[in-house]
Order: sequence, then structure tokens, then C-alpha cells
Amino acid sequence: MYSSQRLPPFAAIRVFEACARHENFTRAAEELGMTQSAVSYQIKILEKRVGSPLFLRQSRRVELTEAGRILAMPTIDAFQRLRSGFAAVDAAAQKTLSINTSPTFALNWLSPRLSNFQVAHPGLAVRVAISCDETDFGRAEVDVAIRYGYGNWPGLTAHKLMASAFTPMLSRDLLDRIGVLAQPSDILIHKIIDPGDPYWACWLEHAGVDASALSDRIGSHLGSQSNEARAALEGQGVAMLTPAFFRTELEMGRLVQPFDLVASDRQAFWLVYPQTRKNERKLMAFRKWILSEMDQSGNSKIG
Amino acid sequence: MYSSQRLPPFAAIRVFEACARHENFTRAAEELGMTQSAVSYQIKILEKRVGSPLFLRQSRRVELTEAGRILAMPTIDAFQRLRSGFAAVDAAAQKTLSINTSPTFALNWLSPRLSNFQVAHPGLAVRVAISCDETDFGRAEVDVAIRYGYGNWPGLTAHKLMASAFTPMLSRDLLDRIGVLAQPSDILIHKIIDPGDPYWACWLEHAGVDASALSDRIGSHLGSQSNEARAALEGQGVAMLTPAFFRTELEMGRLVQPFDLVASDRQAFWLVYPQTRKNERKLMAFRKWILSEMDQSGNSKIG
DNA sequence: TGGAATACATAAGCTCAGCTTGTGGCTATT
DNA sequence: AATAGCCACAAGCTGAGCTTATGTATTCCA
Repeated sequence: MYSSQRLPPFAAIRVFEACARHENFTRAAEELGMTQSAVSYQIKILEKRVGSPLFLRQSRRVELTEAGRILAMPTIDAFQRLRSGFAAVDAAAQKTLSINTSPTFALNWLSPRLSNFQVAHPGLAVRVAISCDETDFGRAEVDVAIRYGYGNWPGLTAHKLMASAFTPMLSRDLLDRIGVLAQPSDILIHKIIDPGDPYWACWLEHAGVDASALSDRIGSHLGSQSNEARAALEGQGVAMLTPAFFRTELEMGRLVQPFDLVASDRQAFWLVYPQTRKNERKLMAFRKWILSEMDQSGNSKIG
Repeated sequence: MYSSQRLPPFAAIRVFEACARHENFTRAAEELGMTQSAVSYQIKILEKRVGSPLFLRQSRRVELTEAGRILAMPTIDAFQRLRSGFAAVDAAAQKTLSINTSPTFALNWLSPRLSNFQVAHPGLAVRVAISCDETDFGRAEVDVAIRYGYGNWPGLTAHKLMASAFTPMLSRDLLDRIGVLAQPSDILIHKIIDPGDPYWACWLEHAGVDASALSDRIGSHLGSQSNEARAALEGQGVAMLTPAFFRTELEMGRLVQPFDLVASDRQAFWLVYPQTRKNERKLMAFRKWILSEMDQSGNSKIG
């Protein structure tokens, strides 16, 4: 049900709209930031296209013809709708921040701290979209993501938040039961939660312990640090965890970190977003907040 | 009360409108008669300008984002208004034909014949705007004019309708009273209506009569042939008239043309209109009608 | 009455937005 | 595997849409 006719050139329509409001080419030109000459030219184009004059050229003023009057109303109206539409989308686009991240980071780092951000930005609704694999910015309505990796995502800007950091942890109860862990190799005597986790091998190597025995072990693959941490808290064994994610548990003594040694590879958590969107207000606000939050925790210094 | 914000480039808005309707860039491109590539480019422009994505690029289709949805409604709506506005003006512009001409031509030629035209074009309302001096096409809402002159109006197309043609006429009653008019010079004996009319001098010259005496004569200047004709009909004297305008009176015998000799200068009646409007339907219709009407009367052959 | 000011029209010429062409990549379908 | 459908992107061209400069007509004012 669309009038199938092709519309005249838009530049001309825009100029007409302004002229129809002012009934004055010079004023319209000023409003549009162009010369009176250009306005005159565009109106002429439009009149040629429409097939009849739209303005009567009186001395020192122009006056809408009947055709001009017929056209003026819907045109002015249409432009008003466009303007308010773009104003609305401008406002709305900065109202919701959608953060995509992994379950682990969301649960153990972001969620506990997000209320600070929300207090600081009461006009901004935050939506945390948790996904296990990296969601594509082109395919999902995500403003920013916190991703784990090497910081090299093409087309995306990445800010390093926190280097990878792993160290064995276990519950105090379990430690009490097994007595002292004097040196790293002692850990291998005990049950290891998810021995297939490559960070076990990594940490043991850092510690100078032969890790070859690990590969044969049977253990559960729980898929996220949260799950492994729960198992560790329940005393089911020793888990390889990121200290920054379990600061509270460590401080409260519910989890114990038997060795100072923290292993790391070249990976890290990164704040990432499309390069093209770097200047959005909501994005700048979040970037500023999360970087300062990381700074305060001293996490960004690690690795 | 206008959102003062500058709208994004119109090409981009137009493309967005089509894409929002189709949720498919390729279809939109087809509708707009451009390449998919151009559509993609314009949408990217608009997204950059708006500051957030408007479409999610799914495989084999695109989908509006929330921002896109907010924008789609008012945009589609605005375009609908524009389209119907232009459709309305298209229709309206061809609905009324405004003809500007002199009182003489209007009264003595056009009015009696105009009903033929209106019967042939029932959808077209005709407005005859009578004015003594030539009205400016730029200043008045006039579609066509019938002007008397040499056919050289800059910027206007002119079709010759009828060469100037003048000959003395008088009422039958008066002729009966004065008896026979054997030769042109006999006229000078009688009362001449408006002897200042240059066509008296012109006709007498054609007739080989010395017209110098005329200049001293006192007479009324009635301003239009209609008025002079009325005076002649009332038997007040001999008037210099255009035969084509008084065909009926001649046929009915109310006016008599004593001599076959018809004088003419280089002037004529012309159908004129702005060159730029030559292809308007209503104008073409009127041009065709009036030229064929002239042809039938054989007037265009004179002079 | 004449000259200053205001407003629109027009000619000429430049510049870059907006296109096209061509290609590549991804995904669904068979 | 092969095909077809759809979008992104790079490179390069061109003319629409400007600007500048000037002309014309009217009004205003001293």
C-alpha cells in the first residue's frame, strides 16, 4: 500500500520543507547552513519535478502556491516525525548497556561490583548477557563484552582488565584433614578437581613439578570456576582457581591458597567493543568505571 | 518547537526506510534501484551517525535492533506521508487550469467556446483570470495566458493563434441611415468611435486613404473592443473591430462590415506558457484544444 | 530622486558523497 | 561437496549539489 511513485531528490525535499516553514528562501538557507543560491536551485529542481511552481516569487518574499500549500503540510509533518524519531533513538540508545561475558566473570567479578556502576549511572539500565562462547557483536545486541583471550580481536578495541592467574585452592576443612602442604608436589597426592584443566599443567610447570601423571587422572570437568569452587568449598578436592574471583572466600577463610605461586599464561580478561562505537557515552562510562575498578583491586598489575 | 538536531544524510534515511520495511538489504536495493553494496554502505553511514547498530546481521537475513525498531516506525510513517503528499500535489496540480487573458479575448472568443473544452475534459476545472496588463507567470498562479503581441516573450513558449485583423464595422441601422459606403474614404464623413485607435490609421493606410485628418478628431476611448462594439451596435458610429470576435453579430446582420479589406500589423494573439511547463497534461490538453479550435475557425490563416 | 538594502535568479565551476563494479566470506540447503 | 543466497568491503568514477560571483527587481529612506 505504498504510493509506488518515486520521491523527488531528498535534498530538494529538505530544502522545500524549510522554505515552506519560513516562506523565505534566505531564512531557509540560514537554517540549513547553505547559501540562498543553493536553496533557489533546489526549489527549482523540485518545481520541475513536481511539474508546477510551488512558490510565487513576489517582491522581497515568496509565497506558497496552491500546490505548494498542498505539499507543505505533509512534508513539514513528515520531517517532524523524522526529527522526533531520531531524537528518540538517540535517547534510547544511550539508556541500556548490554554487557556480554562468561558465566565465571559475571558471577565472580562483575555481579558483585555492578551495583557501584548502577549507582553512579542511575539513568543507565544494565543488562548482563551471559554466554559461554564469544557472541558476535554483529549478531547480538551487545554493547560491550568481557572476553578471555589474547586481546587480538579484529575490528574490536580491547582493554586489558586482568591477566590470567591461577593457583590451587582448597577448603580449610580439607586442608586441616590432610595436614600440611609443604611443597607444590604434595598436592598431587590429593584429589584434584578437573585435572584435565590445562592450568594445572601450567601451574605445576611453573612450580617445577612433573605434571605428566595428571593426564591419566580421572576427574570431573565442571566447566566453570564457579562450579569448581563449589566443589572445593565442599571439600571435594583441590581446585585451580583465580584468586581475584574468590577474594571474599579467601579472606573469610572458607578457601585457602596454600602456595603464593600464581601461574599465568599470556591470556587475560579484556574489555572489548567495536572500534566504531568507542565514543558512545554509555560505553565510555562503563569503560572508565571498569578500568578504575580494576585499578583499585590491583588486578591489572598482575602478570 | 522543532527538534533542532540535524538529520542524518537523507540518502541514508531513505535506504533505511526501505531496509526497515523489507528487513533485507538486497530487496531494499532492488526497490530503490541501486546495488546491494550501496545499501550496505548507506546503512553503515546511518549506524555510525546514530551511534548504534540498527540491524543485526544474521546469516542470510538482517533483523532490526531495538534502536532500529524505534527508528523504523516514525521513518516509514514519515515516508508514507511524503509519498502521499507528492501524490496529492500531482493530482491536484492537474485538476485546475488557470487561463489568463485580456477582457476582449475572454469575452469575444474564449468564453463562448470554453464549454467545448470543459465537456472534453470534465475532470479539469477551468479558471479564466482576466487582466488588462500581462501578468507575470512567476507572480500569479496562472498556467497559460493568451497574449497579444509579437510572440517574443523570453522564457515563454508562444503559439500563434490569430493574427491581428481589423476592419470598420457599424450597425445595419446606421448604414441604412447614411446610405451607401462606396469607398473607404467615405467612412471619414461619419462618426468614428475612438479615432485615436492606431488601427484606424493602419486600416486607412492600407486602403490608401489619407488619415491625417483623424488625429484631430474627438472621440471616446472605450478601452476594449467589446465596448466599442456595443457603441457601434447602438448606432453611435463606425468602430474598428476584429471580425473573428463578432462573427455572430455579422452573421445575424446586427453589425455590417462594409469593406472586405482587413488590416493587420505584425501582432497577433498568442497562447503562451513557461517553457518549463510544456509537458504538463492539462497544458497539453488546452494547447491542443485551442489550436484545433483556431484551425476550424480558419483564423490562423489570416495574416 | 537617487542610492542603500533586501531578496531571488542565474552562470560557472569545483568537490566529494554516493554510487558501481568486483570480490570475498559466511551459512543454509542439496 | 557443491550451490545459491546474502552481506561486507575496497577501489575508483561521476554528477548532484554545492559555492562564488553577479544580475535584476523592489522597497525603503534621506
